[in-house]
Amino acid sequence: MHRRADVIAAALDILAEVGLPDLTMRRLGATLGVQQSAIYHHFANKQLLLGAVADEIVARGPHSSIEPDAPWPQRVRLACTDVHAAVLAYADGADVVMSMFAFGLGGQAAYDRLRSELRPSGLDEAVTASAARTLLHYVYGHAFDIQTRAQAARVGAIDPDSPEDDFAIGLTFVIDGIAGRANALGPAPSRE
Amino acid sequence: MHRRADVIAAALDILAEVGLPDLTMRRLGATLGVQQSAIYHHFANKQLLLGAVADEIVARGPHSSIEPDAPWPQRVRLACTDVHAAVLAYADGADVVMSMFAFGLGGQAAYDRLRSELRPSGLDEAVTASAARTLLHYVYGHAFDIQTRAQAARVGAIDPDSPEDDFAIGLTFVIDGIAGRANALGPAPSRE
DNA sequence: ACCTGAACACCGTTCAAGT
DNA sequence: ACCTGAACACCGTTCAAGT
Repeated sequence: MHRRADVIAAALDILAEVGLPDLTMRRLGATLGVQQSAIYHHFANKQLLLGAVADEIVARGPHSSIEPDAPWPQRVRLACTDVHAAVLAYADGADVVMSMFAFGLGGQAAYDRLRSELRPSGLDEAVTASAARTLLHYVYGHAFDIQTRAQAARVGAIDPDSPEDDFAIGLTFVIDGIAGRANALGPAPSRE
Repeated sequence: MHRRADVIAAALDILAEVGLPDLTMRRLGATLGVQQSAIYHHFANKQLLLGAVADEIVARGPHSSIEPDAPWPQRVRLACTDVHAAVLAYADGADVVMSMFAFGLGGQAAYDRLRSELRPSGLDEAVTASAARTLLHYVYGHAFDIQTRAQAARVGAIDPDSPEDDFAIGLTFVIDGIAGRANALGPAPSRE
């Protein structure tokens, strides 16, 4: 009857409508029309299910394309805004993707794309990996902040208060810092 | 008998010994020698307790001093390594502090210190605030990653794999990006 | 292979009642 | 002011048993 993909889709529906605290095995079973225990036939535990959900959130997000000869900082920026938009599309999406990535259970696609886009920078592989993780930490951290603040505002604990271009400003800081180091050791015009 | 500070201290003990999932009201009550329900006389709910715990984690962390005439990027870097060390000192410290900061319930001290250290950059207030948040997102995101990976490694789900100087590399990217923008509009020698 | 039904060992929170 | 004792409405997970 049901396949793994059905369970993941139902989980995303719940996430979109309510949020992570309401994504319970009981509610998931009710959405699928089965007992809660039936889900354990498809996923050994909830954590592994959330890992698959994290992958799907990133996969369903935008994958903007750009001229192949565009400078790499511009391509990196596009990759970051894509991931940012992807996790913002579902309530607590940043929480799920960030946690699962750190646990090694999902969100690997975003990390791989960033490393790939950073390759033309000329930075060695170890520094490139650090740069990709720095970008991810910022993107996830910013999205988590937005989503948590929205939830806090809904409970009336806080005023949202975050400016419109906040994400873009911070992203420019990080990318400029990476580009600055890349320019310091080779030719790769990115600004000016 | 017990005061608010006793409850917070007991919560930090539990965090240091085990971790956030074991920081239950029942265990907290047992540590304090009271019923779980007694804690609700000091904190209206668990979330407000965690907010106070987050403040205490930051307060107990290092507060490194430096020559007052040191360049501001150096002072900002020190503030970041202080906060990083503070949250790493307790299991799931990054998770608690990050969540409570986003919810507006704690960790305000770190944000205020960063904004203060960034003032000499000459950036206007809105950009300075964005810069401070960018740094916090990176610091918390990185620490969260480390602590979650450590937990995953304990369960045997992943290899730790993160290089030693990873935090320093990413921090340089972010600070250089901020300094680059500051230098573009006024005199403030930070590098070279 | 896929699911049911019932249980187990937990949670956070509430509340009358005590001192 | 501070705490007890007991309950309420939940959790994730397991497991024998069905088809």
